[in-house]
Amino acid sequence: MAVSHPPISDLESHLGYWLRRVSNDVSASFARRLDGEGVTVAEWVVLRMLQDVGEVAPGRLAEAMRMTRGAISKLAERLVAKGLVDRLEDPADGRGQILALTAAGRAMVPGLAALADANDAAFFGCLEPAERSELERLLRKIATGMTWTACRRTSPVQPTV
Amino acid sequence: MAVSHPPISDLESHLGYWLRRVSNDVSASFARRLDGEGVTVAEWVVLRMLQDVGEVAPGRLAEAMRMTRGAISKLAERLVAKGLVDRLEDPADGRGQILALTAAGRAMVPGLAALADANDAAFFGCLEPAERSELERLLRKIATGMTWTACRRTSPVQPTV
DNA sequence: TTTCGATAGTTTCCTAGTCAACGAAAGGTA
DNA sequence: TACCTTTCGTTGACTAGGAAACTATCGAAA
Repeated sequence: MAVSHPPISDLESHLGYWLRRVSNDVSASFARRLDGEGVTVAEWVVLRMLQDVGEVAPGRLAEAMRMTRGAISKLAERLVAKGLVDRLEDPADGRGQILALTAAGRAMVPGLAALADANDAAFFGCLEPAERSELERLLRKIATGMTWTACRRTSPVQPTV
Repeated sequence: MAVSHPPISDLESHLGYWLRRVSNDVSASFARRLDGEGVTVAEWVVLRMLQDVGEVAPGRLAEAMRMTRGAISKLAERLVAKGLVDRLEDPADGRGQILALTAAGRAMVPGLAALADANDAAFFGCLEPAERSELERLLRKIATGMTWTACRRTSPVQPTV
């Protein structure tokens, strides 16, 4: 051919492809397990985070879950409607709110955590313990790299050259 | 307390949590890069697969991409509307269709692949080459485990006991 | 040859998230 | 004190995918 260009990379040569592929399947399976308890994956994450911290502002939750404030607002509304979360006014800031678990929400967490454990086991049970540790270390390293980069708000994520 | 139960597993102890966390960020970044070219991540995957195989039936595409036939139908419709994919009748089966790239679609693939390369580099550049290989090996192993399990259509994915 | 179950793709409704605009409250500056 | 920018959360429009029902076609069996 008259014009040459670098070979087009394979779909399967992209780590992003494999990550999405595996994550989608793991999450879809987890979503099906949770569906039986009437919560979504994102709702589970909120419940579990609230179990740890007691109460949180929606804005902080949005940061922690890397979602928009609009999404968190709707998510919180659904959890309130399900009676799993309480929405309180922030006494220190009239604009703000405080989210906390209800007794019903708190009671659900152990069972949902067991579903997460089982789902993890179903997908990662094919890995040796050392492989699991290594996968977690690599994912944390990537996540940390993203967090660190994101901390430098003055510049967007850029390709390493 | 009067009633004891096993400790509730940490959110961060679940590999599924880390996978979703990292995958969402990688995909969201990739989606933003692709947005400049007017295609979504899923559309890119279709274009790239068609580059390899030439033509494919929507049903096969649904299997390969682990999406429903309804989603593929809409996805194909969008790509046809964008002039990137042609939809032909299957001469061997009146029900079926054949999807193939248009010249415009084929021309876009190298540039989109370069965006995928750059996105991968941005997120996985913090990994040593050996770590990248290991991550890919682990993800493929998990994906293969899922594929194998999925092949046994007679039984759903179950937790390993 | 006819009938019926299976297959292929479409379409409608629903869900969940993003985006952007909005209103209310807070804080800093003139 | 007043004004303006920033912050907090909400809401409507939109997107993309899943679920389920639908239509058209195919193939096997009676």
